[in-house]
Amino acid sequence: MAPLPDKPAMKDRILETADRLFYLQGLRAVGVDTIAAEIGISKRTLYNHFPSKDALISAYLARRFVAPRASDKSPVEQILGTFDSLERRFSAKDFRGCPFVNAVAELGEDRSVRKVAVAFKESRRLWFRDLLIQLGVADAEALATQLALLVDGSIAQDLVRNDPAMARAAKEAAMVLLRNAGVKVDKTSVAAKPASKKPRRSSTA
Amino acid sequence: MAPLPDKPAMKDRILETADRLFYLQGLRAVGVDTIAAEIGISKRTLYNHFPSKDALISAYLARRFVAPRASDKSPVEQILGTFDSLERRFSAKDFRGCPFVNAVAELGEDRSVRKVAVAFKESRRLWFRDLLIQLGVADAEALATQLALLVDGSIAQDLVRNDPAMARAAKEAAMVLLRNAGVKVDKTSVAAKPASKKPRRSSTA
DNA sequence: AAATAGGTACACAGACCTGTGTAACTAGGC
DNA sequence: GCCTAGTTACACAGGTCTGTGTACCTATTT
Repeated sequence: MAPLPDKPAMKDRILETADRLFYLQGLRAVGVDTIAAEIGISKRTLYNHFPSKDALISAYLARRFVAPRASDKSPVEQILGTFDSLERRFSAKDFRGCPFVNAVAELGEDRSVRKVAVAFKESRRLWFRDLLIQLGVADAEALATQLALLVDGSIAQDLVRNDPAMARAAKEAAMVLLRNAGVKVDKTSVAAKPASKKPRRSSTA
Repeated sequence: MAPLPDKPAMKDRILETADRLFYLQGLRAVGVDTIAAEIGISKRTLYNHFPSKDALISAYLARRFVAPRASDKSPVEQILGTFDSLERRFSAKDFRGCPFVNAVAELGEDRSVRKVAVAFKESRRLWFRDLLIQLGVADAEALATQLALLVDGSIAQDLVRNDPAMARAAKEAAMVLLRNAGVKVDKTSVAAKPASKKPRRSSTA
């Protein structure tokens, strides 16, 4: 038996496992027994760290709430890079859509869940907006909303279709919207990967 | 057997009620007891019409699968009208996102659910594509995909934010994409409602 | 009137769920 | 050694869920 993990590690292990199962299978589909069994601990231990399943769900969503980080890349690269990141995530086997949208879809009228989901969506929109302001876009508010639509649209489409090309489609739409707003989008900003040149099937466009 | 017109009403009543509850509260959140009680019938009667809850869920999704209907309006009006319809639906109190996306989010790995969800998304994309072909758009495939992204993006955003303006944002993005593809989008095609009472801000760009 | 179809009432099996209670065990710190 | 904190095993309460079994009722048809 490996040495018992450090004290604060247990709570993290619970949260990490709950995160994975909740995200992959859904909130209602995963019981606390399942989570405990997956880690190999007793259900009692889980309840010693989280007072209820609701608290665990809240912690799961809080954990998923990672605000977009600052970067030294150009605003255009950051905006378009978002879609490249999406494409990479879509290609991962364990991608299952947006955890916040999924939680709202599953729990519906729950106030606190909706609140954190709105906060998350708004944080990304504001991130877009600030980058657009840096670019001197006139109506940065409206364009930021539209870019957010493309992000969530590609996520929903990929959730259903399992087609990472949805991210590229969104990226190309974003480029059109940016150019239309007077932003110069040159080829170097567009390149998703510098050197990798896989034999790509002629996907749409 | 004489075709009794009111006899088959029971199955429809069950399906209608199940539809409403499943959509508003989620598939796992609604039990067959709840559905039967809502109609005022016994659970036994429900199971006499549907062999299992899964069958009821399948019937629910099949019922939600309404292919876009043909219209004599111009293609541009039909495309942009989609977003006007969305805005109306977003404003309704009982709008809770796309039932197919929600079902996939909730049930996850279920094959048959995914299949019907993909079919639904693809039917809308093809509807867009055919309209774009009528408009002489060169890469109708790609643009149809992008329009579908805007639709699903606005649905996801409205599900979280409860903001019907997401539909207008999507519509304006769609107009930019259409113009970029060489489609002439004049003001008459744009008007959402015949008698515009609201003072309209000059559209961005 | 009798038969048939469909609905009702209601209990129940079996599974799963959240959350608790309790006694015993194990490790490190004093 | 001894104490404390965390963990474990396990039972269990109380609820919900799907699905079935059974006997009864009611209306229409023949």
